[in-house]
Amino acid sequence: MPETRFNRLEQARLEKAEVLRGLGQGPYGLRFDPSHRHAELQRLHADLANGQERDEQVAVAGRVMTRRVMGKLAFFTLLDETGPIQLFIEKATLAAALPDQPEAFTQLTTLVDAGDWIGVSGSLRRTDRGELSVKVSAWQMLTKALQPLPDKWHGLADVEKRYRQRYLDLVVSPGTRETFRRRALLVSGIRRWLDERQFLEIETPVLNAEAGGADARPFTTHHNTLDLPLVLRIATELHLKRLVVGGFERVYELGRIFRNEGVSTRHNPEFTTVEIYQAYADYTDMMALTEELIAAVCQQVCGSTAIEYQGTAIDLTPPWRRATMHELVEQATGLDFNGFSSREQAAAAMAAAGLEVPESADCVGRLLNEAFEQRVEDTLVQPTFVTDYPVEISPLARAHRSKPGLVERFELFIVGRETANAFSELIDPIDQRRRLEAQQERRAAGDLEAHGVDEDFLHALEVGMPPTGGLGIGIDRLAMLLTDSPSIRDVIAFPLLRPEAAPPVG
RNA sequence: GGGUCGCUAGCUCAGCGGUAGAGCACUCGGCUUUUAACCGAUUGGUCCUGAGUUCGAAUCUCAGGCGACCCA
Repeated sequence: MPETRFNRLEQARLEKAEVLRGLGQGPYGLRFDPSHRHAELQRLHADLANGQERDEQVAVAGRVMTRRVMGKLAFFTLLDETGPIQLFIEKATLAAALPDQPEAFTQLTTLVDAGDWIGVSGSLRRTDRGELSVKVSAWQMLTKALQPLPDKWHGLADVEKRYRQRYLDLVVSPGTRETFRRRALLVSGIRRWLDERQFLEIETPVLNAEAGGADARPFTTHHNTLDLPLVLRIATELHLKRLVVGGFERVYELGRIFRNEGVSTRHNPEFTTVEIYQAYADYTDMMALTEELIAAVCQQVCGSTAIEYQGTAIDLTPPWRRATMHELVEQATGLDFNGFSSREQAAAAMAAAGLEVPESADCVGRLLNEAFEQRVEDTLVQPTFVTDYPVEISPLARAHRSKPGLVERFELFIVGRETANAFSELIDPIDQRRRLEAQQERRAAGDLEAHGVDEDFLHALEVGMPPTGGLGIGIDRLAMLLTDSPSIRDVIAFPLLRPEAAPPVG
């Protein structure tokens, strides 16, 4: 390995690592038993007055974030998962505690850099300035870092670097740590809420012969031994419904799905959803479930159901607004889509109202959806259930019990973003076959997002699926909302980015 | 896919046609109550890549790379 691989900063750290090795101090420790973390120490010793000491031995470990050495006294801050703890490092204290290591103070202050992991033990002291500190009487190197930390004051401002080197972002950005902590609480909160209500989480395949359950282009891959082309799932819907056919009355799956589509502040090619199916329920039941579930986890994660997102107050306290797609479009555009009997009529009215009329919207229902996306979607800032969708864009939803041409479906919008989607599930195998065949025709005509016909799924419906309510929630978008993050990349630890440099040829 | 902006030291940034700069970090010296510690000294560069214009390019032009934001 050529020496030139390391720059002078890394080289200096390597030299320190060698000195530490010679002293029997790692530089890569085996184990350490911290007695407390930052949060516990702060809680347990909140009563310790400024300038006072408490003769209780503690051991803490973490990454050295800052160093302030002044002659025979030094202050380090050590960061553990819960926060920073100050180390009060006194030459005299170390010398008294370690009579056989007269150089301990010098070694600690010259061989330990910002970025290193160390473990220390000592007693407690709150400094004159009020900072709870561990008065160090022994220390050990746990890991020598070869890379310097980013600027301690400005942190990592380069967004690209924050995404590519998330580990560094996490080290220096408390807000990033908090975001992923909240995301974890969100995910575990959803699971707990569902588990408490007797929903079973059952895992379904990621690799499938056919993509189904959503309008999206899949990633394609290949199984070598079976010589089989496969696609990654774009939804978990069709398998979860098979489980309902099999007799599981309440099932869900919280997991990753994959859509081979663009990347934006709201889209990542792999993202996380939870799909929930409840037998004997319909879409109104799923609306109630959605409200309760999201309000509950919001309360757990944020401590309130009234939150702020990018400067806008959002109130997730149930009940939420409910409105039909037709009503909302009429309010926004003045166009009553109930009155249109042909695509031409609707298209002309839309054009007259200044809306775009894309070629691909080949029926009244799709035009209605266009009008909704163009004029309504962005305006739905407070949580809103948009109900009663056109059948043409809802191939897996049950026909509405009283409104011809519509289905029993809702989508939940919050801050203008689709956050959940739910139906009274279509359980009639004959109707379902007709719908999927219509999709198949669209696909044959070039619509790469149209569904295919999944014969086994149809067979399952023929075996008989009870009336069922189904719901899908986008976890990433919910995480954005609950962490006040403007981009989906902020709530995905390692978002997809192009490789920094072109891969080597060959 | 289109537009705008960005890419300079480990980090944060300035420089915008005439010797490559600052703060922090690093290294060395000093310092027992700091918390962006302080004081002094030193060190550190593929100015994203390539081509062009020019006596001279980090700077201007073109092409490319990566990213951010907006639009579709």
